[in-house]
Amino acid sequence: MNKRKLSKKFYARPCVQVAQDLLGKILVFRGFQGIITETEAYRGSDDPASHAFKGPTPRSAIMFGSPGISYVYLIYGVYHCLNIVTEEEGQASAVLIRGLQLSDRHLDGPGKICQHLGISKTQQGINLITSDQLYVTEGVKSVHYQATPRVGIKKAIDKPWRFVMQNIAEVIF
DNA sequence: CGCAAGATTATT
DNA sequence: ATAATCTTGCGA
Repeated sequence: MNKRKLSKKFYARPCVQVAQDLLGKILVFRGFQGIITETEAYRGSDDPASHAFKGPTPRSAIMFGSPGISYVYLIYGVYHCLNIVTEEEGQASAVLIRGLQLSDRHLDGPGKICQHLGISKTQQGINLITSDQLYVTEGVKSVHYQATPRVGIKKAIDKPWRFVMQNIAEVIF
């Protein structure tokens, strides 16, 4: 298994592409390690569901920044969600990590992932290309996935930018 | 400054 | 279906 961290080039591509390619990759955080099984893409320019749609704000500014940086936000005052910034600097976009297959359990949902791994605003702005605390490495080679509309949003529900890995069972051995 | 909405989840 | 819970962003 390759331990090399994914490069800046990997993240500096269209968010929909990165979201798809992130499936089957290994997310590492402080000793936790799991296969990414579900993602969603959010694009600033033409995606009303994105935090960055109306231009940069104190919260969304990070989505306009350098790719490969973590973006963590608190949703409903209750749960944290982990995103990775994508595309070139100036083009707002990010990928939400929604599913993670650990060695002993499957974490289904962005809130559960952050809750279980202990990710909060403290992990905001981490550079996944250089950090030894939080990063992503190569993982499963042949990934089958399905595209569906994103969940939990009321705008742009027509965009099929949620991606779910289908062949998890074949791979968790 | 006030207030409504929100990329969720567990519970009823 | 709804509560929990609080930050953010917009309008006044």
